[in-house]
Amino acid sequence: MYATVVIDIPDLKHQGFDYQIPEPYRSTIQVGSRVLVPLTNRLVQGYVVDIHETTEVGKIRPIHEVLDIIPSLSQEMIQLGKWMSEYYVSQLFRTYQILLPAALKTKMEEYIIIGNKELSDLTLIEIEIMDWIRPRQPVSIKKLLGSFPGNEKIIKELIQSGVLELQREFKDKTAKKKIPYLKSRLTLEQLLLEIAALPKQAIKQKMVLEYFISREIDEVSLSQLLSELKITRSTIQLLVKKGNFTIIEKEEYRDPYKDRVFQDKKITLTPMQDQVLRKIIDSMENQRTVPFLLHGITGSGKTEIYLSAIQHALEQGKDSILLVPEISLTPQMVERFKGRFGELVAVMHSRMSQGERYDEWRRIQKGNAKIVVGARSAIFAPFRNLGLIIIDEEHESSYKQEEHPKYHARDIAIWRAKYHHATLVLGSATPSMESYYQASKQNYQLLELPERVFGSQLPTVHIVDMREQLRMGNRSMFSQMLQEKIEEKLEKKEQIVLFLNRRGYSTFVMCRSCGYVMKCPHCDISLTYHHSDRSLRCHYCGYTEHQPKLCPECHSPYIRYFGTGTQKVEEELTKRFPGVRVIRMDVDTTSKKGAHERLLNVFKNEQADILLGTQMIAKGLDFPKVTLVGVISADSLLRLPDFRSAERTFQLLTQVSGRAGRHQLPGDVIIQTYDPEHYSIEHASHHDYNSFFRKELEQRNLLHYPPFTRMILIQFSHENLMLAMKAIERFARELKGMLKISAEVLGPVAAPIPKIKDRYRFQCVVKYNDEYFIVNKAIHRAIQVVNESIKDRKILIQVDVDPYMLL
DNA sequence: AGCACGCCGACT
DNA sequence: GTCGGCGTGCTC
Repeated sequence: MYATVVIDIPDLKHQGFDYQIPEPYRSTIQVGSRVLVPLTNRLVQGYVVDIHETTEVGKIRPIHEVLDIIPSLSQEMIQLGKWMSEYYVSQLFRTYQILLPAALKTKMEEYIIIGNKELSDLTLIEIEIMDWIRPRQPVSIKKLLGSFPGNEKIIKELIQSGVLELQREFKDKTAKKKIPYLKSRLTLEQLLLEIAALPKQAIKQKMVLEYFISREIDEVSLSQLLSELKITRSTIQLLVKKGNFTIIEKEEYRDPYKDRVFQDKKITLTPMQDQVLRKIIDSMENQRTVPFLLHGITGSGKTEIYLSAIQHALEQGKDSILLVPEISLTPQMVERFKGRFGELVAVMHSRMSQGERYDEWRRIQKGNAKIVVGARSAIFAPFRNLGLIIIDEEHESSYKQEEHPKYHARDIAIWRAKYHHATLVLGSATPSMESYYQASKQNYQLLELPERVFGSQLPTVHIVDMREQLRMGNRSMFSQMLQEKIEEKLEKKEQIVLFLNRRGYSTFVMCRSCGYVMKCPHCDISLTYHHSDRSLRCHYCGYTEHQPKLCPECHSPYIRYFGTGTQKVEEELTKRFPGVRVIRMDVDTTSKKGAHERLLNVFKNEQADILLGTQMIAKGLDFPKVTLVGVISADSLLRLPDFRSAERTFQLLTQVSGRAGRHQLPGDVIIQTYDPEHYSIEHASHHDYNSFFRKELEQRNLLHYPPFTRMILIQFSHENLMLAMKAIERFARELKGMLKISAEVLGPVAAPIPKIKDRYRFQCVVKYNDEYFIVNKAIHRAIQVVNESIKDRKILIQVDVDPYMLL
């Protein structure tokens, strides 16, 4: 018997190697099992994708170990991985890895022990190394090298000669948390008899037996028993000694929401919500697979519909996935679902530990959880009987993975929904152009919720023309109106949210004498000034240098800071409104674990007046006291050289506006811009999605952009500029030759940021109308040609199907 | 990726 | 003459 095993070989075409299955493993191994297999002189992890009786491979080696009793990858996941790897042009192994929780990646640990060979003529340094190791062995190779820097070669030789021995071990990170339980072997009647037989003074033992009887249980966690009955282990020891009880180890799932109390609020749907729900339920019952696009304005009560639809799936005995953007996966959000469905809900997001995520994954795999609420990767939840997939805020960019394989959760959802005949619901207040276009072509069924549930008014949106402000002599970042409104709200003790999508202090730093702009030495991008530590930082690679006193070019002391970032706004606010309490939220203030929630809580408890932040504050926040939302500069979004910038501006402005006046208090929204007539700002101010959609669709059609034309972005990078150029030129030539009629190949050109982290970047864009598989095949082929003709392993090729941005 | 094999320069 | 540089190719 032989198994085809997919392993980590940096070859796009690698589909697995054949290994012989040793006798003892033949009954346990299955397609989807993780295995350890030999590869030249080491062991590597792999995934079994096929099992067969014969093989054509001459040199067959045996599988070293089967790591799973239950295969990690289901038949569905094996197929999904294959499809993804081809579709997204990514290594098969990497694709399988992202389908599984990170804890299942076995990591090889290497350590050193003293070997069984002895040499008499050791050099001084060798003796020193041996003496260092002897009391510490086994010692990790990293630690050893760290203690003897520069002696890599000597250590390698000692290993080669056998004086030292290199040991390798695979460490699973799946260590399950075990807790002791006391288990009874007796029936209820036997327990009663046992009580009668106990000597009078055995009060504690009697209590334990009664505990089992009164609860009609046969096992209980030891710690619970000890604390509830106020007894000690000695009582337990006596019971165990008599043979009727045993201590067993039981797996405990780490429940991150263990100590929270959740409320189950009764849901009554409005007639409109109910109508939408009926359609979804009807589709579920008839296993129809046309996806729904649920277009519901903010506050229209989409979540209630999700809850009810999931309830229905549950009643049908089916599993559900609810995807939400990472950022809106807040405790309040989780609470609602936990409150409604309790233990049946598994939660998955990036702030959980590897162990926690693995536990949730296993609860799903074992069928103990029927619902998953999670961010992007939760789309891979190992359900076997999916009935419903919901993607909330489907337009969000966070559903696109930016590392290989660069998948979109929406694509995966469509694939899985087809596989399971499950119903797919895409929900949004501002649907993506792609999805709304699909709905307009009847490929998706459109459902609409045009009204707010509580009938609360949408806020009044004021557009402020900043050019006019400038003409009036106002050169500050706050327009007169914004300033007045802030004062007004501060006086009324209401709260304010200010939005700016630039962190740092100023966006670029220039010498006024010679015009030199401070740039990152590793990336072709200007550095941002951070006032807190007076540093210049690169937002792409993290490079940091101290604020220069003199221009590095001409040594002039006249250095100016241009542009506005969140730090500068914060400074201005405290200057202009003395005593104001400002919370700044951006990558710089929320990088620490829990900081995000902590800051929001401060604002929620009204210990601050103004919440100032970047994108991250735009979503899902709901504070009743917020009555003013200000967008400092809508232009910074609009001016990005990207085909989606208008769409993103509209979505963001709509979303930000939704933050104001969600409850009784009426809300104001102020949008500051130098381009007040722009259609995305205009339509957002009137909460008019349909007009925006029509206008933007026209533009996209005109310029041959999605959703009419589909695109693929291919980037090559290399530390050597000439080599990178040569490679992509070869690639483009090959591709153009193959795709003369079915697609248009643009470029190659330097990438919008031509150098990141010391690598030169070039790109091609392929535009086509349909028949992706032809384009896909051509790309695979062209990459192969480049790899065969230019043999340089450091060429990095990245393929992005349906890129979110062209940057 | 990791590793071996193998063909060229600079050293004991 | 050998040691070791890293270019090339393979791993079931």
